[in-house]
Amino acid sequence: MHAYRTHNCGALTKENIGETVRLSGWIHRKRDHGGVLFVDLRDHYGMTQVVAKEGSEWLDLLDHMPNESVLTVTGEVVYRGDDAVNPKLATGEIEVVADDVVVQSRAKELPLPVAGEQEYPEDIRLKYRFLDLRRETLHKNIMTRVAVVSDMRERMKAAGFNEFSTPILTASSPEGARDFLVPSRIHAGKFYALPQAPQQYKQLLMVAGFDRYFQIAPCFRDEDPRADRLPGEFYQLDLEMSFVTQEEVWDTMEPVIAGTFEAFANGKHVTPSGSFPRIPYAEAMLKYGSDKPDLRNPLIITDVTSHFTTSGFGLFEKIVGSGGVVRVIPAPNTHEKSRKFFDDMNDWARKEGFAGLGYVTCKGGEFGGPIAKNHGQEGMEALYAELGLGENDGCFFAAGKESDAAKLAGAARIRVGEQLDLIDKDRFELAWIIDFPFYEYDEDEKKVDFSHNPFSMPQGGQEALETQDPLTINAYQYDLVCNGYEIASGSIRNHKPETMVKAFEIVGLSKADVEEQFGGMYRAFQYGAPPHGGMAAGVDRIVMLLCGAQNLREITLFPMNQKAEDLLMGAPSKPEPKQLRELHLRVVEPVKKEGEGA
RNA sequence: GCGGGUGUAGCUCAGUUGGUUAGAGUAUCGGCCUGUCACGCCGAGGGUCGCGGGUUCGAGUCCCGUCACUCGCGCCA
Repeated sequence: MHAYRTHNCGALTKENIGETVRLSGWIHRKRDHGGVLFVDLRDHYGMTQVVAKEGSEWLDLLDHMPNESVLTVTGEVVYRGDDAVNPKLATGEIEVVADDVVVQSRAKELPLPVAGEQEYPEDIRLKYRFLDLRRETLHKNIMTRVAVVSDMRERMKAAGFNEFSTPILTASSPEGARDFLVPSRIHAGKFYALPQAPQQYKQLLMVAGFDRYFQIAPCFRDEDPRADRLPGEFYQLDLEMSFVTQEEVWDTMEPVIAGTFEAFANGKHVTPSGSFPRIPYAEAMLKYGSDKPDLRNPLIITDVTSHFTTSGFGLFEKIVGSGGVVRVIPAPNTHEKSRKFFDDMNDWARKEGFAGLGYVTCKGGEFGGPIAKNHGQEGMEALYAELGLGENDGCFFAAGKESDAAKLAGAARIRVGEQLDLIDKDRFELAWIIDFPFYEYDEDEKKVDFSHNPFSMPQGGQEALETQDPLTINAYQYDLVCNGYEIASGSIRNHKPETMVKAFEIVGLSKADVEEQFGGMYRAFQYGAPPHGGMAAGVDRIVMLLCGAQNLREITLFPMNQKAEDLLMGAPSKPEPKQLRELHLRVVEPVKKEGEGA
């Protein structure tokens, strides 16, 4: 007989009755009835009830063995009896009578119970991640993640993509996020950087003629986290294709993404491949106030600026007069809502740092609230007619500078949708957001800058760069969104060196700068570069959506906390002086704030 | 860097207007219990109320500071 097990803890059924088997696993829970003791023995595959009866030499040992201790149990499989069957358990018809027990590993008192689905403090969960990972939901989420990654890989291979690995130690890139740096021992004062994404490598693979690349790629960015953004490192389904238009990238990836979603959606609706809406960025910002709209939310924002060029409501008239805009977020069927509902929305907007959120109530066709009063009955009727609002629909107003108003309207759209419970949780609504602007005006630096990706191809190419107002140029740049999350981003790349130089010139960088900062790629483009493009999908976010988790830590094996610390391994840690010497480094502690220390 | 929330037993939480000895569940330990599956019953141990300062006759409760965890803003091509 095998030293540890003949079956796993989820395997035994009525078929095995009468067999002598050996199981190994953790003590999930025990139930002591004096003369009879039940032990739920758990492993990765399931749970089996072990029983020790009166007179058993193992009864006392098992009774005093702490939960989560690891045992090997040998004994006969018996039927539980008609009254004792547990239909909730796959092995619920049988149990194993303990004939021999070996304690492989005794557990101390647990800082974090494994059985049960209670919530526990984040720091304890992270410090004892190995225990947390034994718990049912997290264990299951991780296995879903494994299956999703495997599924994506199969679909990509089937679509003709080849999987490549690219370097982890690379060069710092001046664009984008803050890099993680790795000091060089051999080159004093020089550093490698961990890749923020394999962007340049995958483009070089296209130049090298490999045609279709993909990778489940680790990416490293030293930025502050969010619930949907892990600190430090995360994974992308990264891909690149040669000789393609952006439509071909979309057409290629829709079946992959929709296919993976459908495979793990548990019957929830998924936008079918071939019918992902393609929404221009400008339209998304107007209608949804966001470049990652949640299309489960039925509310649509409308611009009503023209209604307020002359209005009894002085504040909006003034905002419109000085070049601002007014946007409306409908609040359908709110005639029964109290004044508090509307006032609370305004308070919320102020708390979020906006000037305020106006509102109009409407009950049986009768308008209420200060805006309606001042704007006048006729004006309100015209407004409602244009918006198609009914006699019991209220609405909210976001007014101000266009970018601020759009942002507020977008946030308010989400909040109104939540408050009125308009969002269908059982859907995955996928859409492409396309035609992102190539440049944007940087208010802080007072200059034009790249708005997204400097490697993407401006629509209109070299000619647009030479003749158009830079702020009106769009890029062949697109995102994929799902339920309010950006789950992928990509573009057709700029493979023409002279266009690259021109594009960088507009943000104030010279040809020499381009050669210095993107030397490898710039050189590559001199020797025959295929037109190419691709995208990268956030594996973590997709898994989070598919698991119904609110937080990336719920789908990640060993995440760091919000301060980018690994509480289990103790990273980051102080190096030994010898290590620093070898790396030619000296630590300069930050200056302490006033009033601290001696 | 900034703003919000939370912090009371190993863990999950309650704790009234500031008022006597800070409670419950669970876990741990001891006892009882022959069919449970979140078993049940009896008992015991377990507290720097995150930390520091202040107000007060008196602080878990009020005020200031600080730390930890977290959510958001900035940031994230």
